[in-house]
Parts: sequence; structure tokens; C-alpha cells
Amino acid sequence: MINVAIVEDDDVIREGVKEYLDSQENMVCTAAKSSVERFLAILNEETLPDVILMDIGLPGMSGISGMKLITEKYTGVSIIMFTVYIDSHKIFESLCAGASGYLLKNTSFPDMKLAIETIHAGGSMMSPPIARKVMEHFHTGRKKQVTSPLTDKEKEIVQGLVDGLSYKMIADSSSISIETVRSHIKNIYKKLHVHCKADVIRKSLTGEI
Amino acid sequence: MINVAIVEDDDVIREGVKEYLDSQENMVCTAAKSSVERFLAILNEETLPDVILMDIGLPGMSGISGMKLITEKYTGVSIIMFTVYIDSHKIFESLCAGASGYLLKNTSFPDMKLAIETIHAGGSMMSPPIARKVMEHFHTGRKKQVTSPLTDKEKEIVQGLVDGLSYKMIADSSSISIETVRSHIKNIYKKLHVHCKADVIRKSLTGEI
DNA sequence: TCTTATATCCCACAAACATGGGATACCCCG
DNA sequence: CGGGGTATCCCATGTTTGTGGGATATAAGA
Repeated sequence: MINVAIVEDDDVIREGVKEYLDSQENMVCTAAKSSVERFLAILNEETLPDVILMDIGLPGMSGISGMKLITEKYTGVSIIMFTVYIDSHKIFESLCAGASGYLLKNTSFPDMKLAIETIHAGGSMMSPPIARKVMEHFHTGRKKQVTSPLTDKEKEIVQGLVDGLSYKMIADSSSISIETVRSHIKNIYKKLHVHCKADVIRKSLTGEI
Repeated sequence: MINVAIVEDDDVIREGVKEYLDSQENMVCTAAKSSVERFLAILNEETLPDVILMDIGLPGMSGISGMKLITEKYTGVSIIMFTVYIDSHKIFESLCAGASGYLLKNTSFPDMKLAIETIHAGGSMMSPPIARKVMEHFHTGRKKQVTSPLTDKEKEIVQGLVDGLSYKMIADSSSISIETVRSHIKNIYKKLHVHCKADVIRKSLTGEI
């Protein structure tokens, strides 16, 4: 039996979801609250659910802030963000803050049930448009790489700088003279319009090159 | 009708998937090859499928390398990595290289069909264990931030280093002596067990501090 | 109260880096 | 065939950084 809680301010949605979950033979909705504050008021080690469906746009404390509080205090609870937002910033803020899933409110009841089961089993679930956003997040930084003005050798040197190697160490690892390394670095600085190692490392790690 | 291609060296899996896809009323398997090389040989603008199921562990060129070639040359094709690997590195290399989905080989035929339909519709799909890994990726970097051993002042100095400022510039921007900056940096190096600026910048940008 | 951590400042020396000059050789493209 | 980009190497000079010593003051804990 999976214990589920829902925090959602829309009465129709909240009660509808609760009714649906309670009608399933393998899950029970142990709490259905309209705000984070009210949910926290009844939350303790005994009443801790397995999975929490958490709206983001709530009166008072936002669902994301609420999730941060809950995940800091209680480990072992999985939280599914449940919202209308397809906004990248909210998605990544949620994921970074510890959400195990991200469902859009137009998700069908059976899919919602599947998501709860999946996450309870140690999996994870995102609505397709959300997964799409996450994919896009990874895809960025790729195109910028292909527009890199640096040659392969220069990229090799840059990687050495990023790894914290001195010119001497880069020279040794590439079996070239330190003078060649210096020469490459001069060209790299020219191409990137920078004047120190730090800028190259930052540009490399932030995907600017 | 969705045109699907599969690149998979295991004869049983490849032919099984092809047979299943062809038996669906809304999709057709236009190509089923045992290696990237053979697939590329028959690939052109006319034969370009909508979705490619690509194995990773292939004889010859790997599926990831193959995907990079294909996505660079042809836009508009969606690629699903189809593999036994739950290895984080392979997952993120695939996603960063442009994969639209990542299915494990134990995925059921109906789920596979659903994934193809979802991705063809502009969505995205990952097997739950994969989505879990992606989630974990976002979750890391969160806890490590709060365990940072650096003081606020030291973090300020680190930010200066990341921004590519010299000691002098950091000193000026913080209105302190350059000697103080040097002193802070000595302490930072001790705490982080590093011996050069590059390491500090990398640790900062990769979320290690 | 005494230690510890933090923040501030100073000095000195060696290593590493940034920048300016070169040179040679290769390859590709117009 | 000549110019441009790349890769390799060398020298000189000044700046920046890394590391070792200090010193002082303040606030927080043991």
C-alpha cells in the first residue's frame, strides 16, 4: 500500500485526485491539503507519506519552497511536482531542489497512478513536455561546441588548463615543448579575446567554447 | 505513418523489434541494420526515418558516435538510444550528443511503441531508471553546496577568481589589500587541498564547492 | 579564560604566466 | 604559386601567482 499526500489549492482537483487515489486498491491518500503551511502542520514522522503530489502555484509558501523544507527534514519521501508550469526555470529549480518527478496537471489519472507507482519503486517520471525540456537542457552546450573556433590541438591544450595543469605538465602530456604550449595559448587567447587562464577555464566549463 | 529504423547487432532483438513495429498500423520499420556503418551506407535524404532506435554497444562505431554523425548531418531526425547500459557517463554523453530518448533493452514492446509515438510527437521518453539517474544528476551539486567549508569572504574571493580577476582586481573590488587576498587564497587552498587557481575555478564551476 | 577561526595586513623568493618578438615546416585554397 | 592557418620550436622581459614566513584584532566556543 502506497501512502500518498496531495498539496493543491484547487478544491476540485485536490478532491478529485484524492477520490481517485483512494479508489485504487494499492494506494491511499493520507492527506489532502490546500497549502504548504497546512500540510506541514500535520506532518510528522508517523504521518509521513511515501509520495507527495505538490502543486507549485500555491497561496502562501510555494510548492518548491515547501519541497525544500520537507526534503531537508525528512529523507525517504519522494515528491512529485504537479503543476501547469512548463517554464524551464521552475522545472530546473524543482529538479535541483530534489523533486523525483514533474507532472503536468493535464496528466490522466492512470498516468498519475503509474507515476506514483514508478517513483515509489525507485524510478522517476516526467510528463513528456517536461522530459523534452530536460533533454533540451542537455542539448545546449552541444551546438556551441561545434561552433568552437579552436583547433583540436588547441582544445587539447584548453582541456589541460581546465584540469589544472601547468604549461610544463601540458607539454609533457602532449609530448611537445613548453614553448609550443605557450604559442598555442597565445593563439587561444587571441581567438577567445581573453588575457588569462581563468577566462579560458570559465569559458570552457560554462560551454562558451 | 511513422518511419522507424533500428541499428542493433543482436539478430534476435533486431528482427523481433522490426517484426513488432511492422505489425503496428501506424508505423513501419524502414531499415534494420546491424552496425552504424551499414546503416550510414543506406542513409540519405530520401530514406531518412522519423525515429532511429540506436544500440550503443555495437561492433565498429559505437551508437553514440553514430548518433553524433547523424544529428550533425540530418536535422529533424529523432534518435532513441536503446541499450543495456545504466552507466551515468553513457547516459549523459548520449543526452548531450542529442538523443531524444533513452530506453533500456528490457522495455516492453508496447512501451517501446509509446516511446516512439511520444518522441515523434515532439516529446521525450526515458526508462524510469534512466530518468532516475537524470534526476540524481540535478540533485547532486545541491548537498555539496551546503557542505562548503569556505567562509563568506572566502567565497567572495573564489568568485573573483572564477570571474578571471587578478589578486589586485579582487583586492580593489573588495576594498582590501592585495596581501589580504593572498592570505585568504592561502587558506582557501589549504581547505580545498589544491595548489593553483585553476583547481579552485574548476571546483567552483562544477559544483564541488 | 584560552584556544580557534576569521579577517586584516606585511615581506621575500621562486615558480608560473602573459606578451612581445622571432623561426621553420606543412597543408590547403584561391 | 603565394598567402593563410596550423604546429612546432626559441628568446627576453615583466607581471602574476604560490608558498613560506610573520603580525594584529575580533568574535565565537571549549
